[in-house]
Amino acid sequence: MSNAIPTASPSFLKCGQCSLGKLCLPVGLDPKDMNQLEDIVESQTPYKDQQKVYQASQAFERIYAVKSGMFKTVVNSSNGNEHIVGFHLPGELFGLDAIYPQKYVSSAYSLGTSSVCAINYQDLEALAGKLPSLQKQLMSLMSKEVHTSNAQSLEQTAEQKLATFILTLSSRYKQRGYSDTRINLMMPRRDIANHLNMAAETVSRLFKRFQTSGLLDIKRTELEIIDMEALKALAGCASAC
Amino acid sequence: MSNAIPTASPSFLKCGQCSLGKLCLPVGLDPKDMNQLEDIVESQTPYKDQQKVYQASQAFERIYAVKSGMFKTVVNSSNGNEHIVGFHLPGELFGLDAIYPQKYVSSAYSLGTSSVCAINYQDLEALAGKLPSLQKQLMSLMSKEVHTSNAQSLEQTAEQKLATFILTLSSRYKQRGYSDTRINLMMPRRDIANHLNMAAETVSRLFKRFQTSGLLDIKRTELEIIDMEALKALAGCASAC
DNA sequence: CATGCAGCTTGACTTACATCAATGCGTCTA
DNA sequence: TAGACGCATTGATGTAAGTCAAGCTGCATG
Repeated sequence: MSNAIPTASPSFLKCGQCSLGKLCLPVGLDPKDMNQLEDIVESQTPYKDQQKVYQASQAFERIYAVKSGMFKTVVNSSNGNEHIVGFHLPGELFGLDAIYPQKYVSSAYSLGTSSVCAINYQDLEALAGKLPSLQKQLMSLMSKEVHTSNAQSLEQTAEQKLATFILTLSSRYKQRGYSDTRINLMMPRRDIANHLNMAAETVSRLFKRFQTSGLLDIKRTELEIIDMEALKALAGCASAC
Repeated sequence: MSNAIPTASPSFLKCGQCSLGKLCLPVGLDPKDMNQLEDIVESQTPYKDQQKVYQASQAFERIYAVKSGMFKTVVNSSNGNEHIVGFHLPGELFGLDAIYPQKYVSSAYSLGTSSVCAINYQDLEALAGKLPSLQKQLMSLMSKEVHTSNAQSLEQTAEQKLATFILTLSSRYKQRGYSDTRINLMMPRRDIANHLNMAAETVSRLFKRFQTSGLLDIKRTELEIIDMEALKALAGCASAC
């Protein structure tokens, strides 16, 4: 619990006051331009656990920035099963993959009680045209997204994939000012397994093995990394070297 | 050979004249603004087979648009082996994942004799700030990239992955005005296998199986799709339904 | 407090695919 | 036109991880 991402935060804080400003869209934005961004950002009431933000195939209108908690985006693959494309932490954007097709290609759900800022994309595009640093940051975040997605398709054993997943979460938490060793996973084993393309049983067995070899300590969704270096070695340092 | 992507094309054609304009950056661009884009696009002499365009870790300067032939982008994973992130066809951009880190994260190589347009990213960013439709198209292409990358991480059998790969190529060729049934793969089995995270032997066995069951006909890199519908069914329609 | 239920763990068994190894085929060079 | 080299094919074998099935744990609900 010590490191739990706050599940409710000062909800209607403006960008200029938001502590996520240094990770989110406002990066590099001149304070005098901040209010223009604030004007198009729509603060919403928090979402309940598993509540849907948007639905695949729905017309694209807004992108979302996580304010607190965590969200997951899920695609329906053709054979009927779902695949979790990503988990999104505070300061991260989601819904960007909808820009090209102009409709959402994934559905987004809250994990626990979580909140977002919603931003009308047309407005954002218009504003980015006026504010070069906003345009720059938007492109930068999109590029990061491409890179993250590409990194996922690397050939790895289940062990490496899980170790990498934990380390990636850890470093993202750290960036956000939370502990990088005590992490609340927020999601069930099934979701981790689904995201990493493995069976939930495999995740369970691997966590056991990691725990037995003294790499970490886990109880339900409460995870503590004990031996970060060993974990990095295991991951092949793919993420956080 | 009938459908070979031209390995050499009118090399120093300007954007306004280039037949790829309807897929590439100029989409939606007002003809009167075209010359501004043309001014920052640098036409280069063609690359020879396997010639390097840029190298991972090199400082990011330019993004590239394929003019003719094909390019592959390759990342060096931590354990020393390489992974082919993507193959790029005419009208597609590559190097976009370098925007965020400001250095190339992959290396790019030509497959066969191929050519590109190089575009200084700073100039492009500046121009996009002035031309809303260019900005829009740039974001759109980035979004498409995110989506493509995400689609790759779906849980699939080797059979589904290979079928999907062929269908994706087919539909991309079709978009470009080439046959969608007669395709020159350009790359060896090893590269296909690497890209799809499987052994080259598996690719070989699968091609054999596809051929035996009358789905396609393949001889080295010359591929003909015989039963498109069956192939789509096999792929689970993940790509081109 | 008992009951249920969802999520997690653990074990036994199966399988898809990788790996290893040998052979075949095409193209380039001398 | 012989040799060699790179790439593709084919077969035999091994293994990581999936599937199936049973039991466990702990939170929620009446």
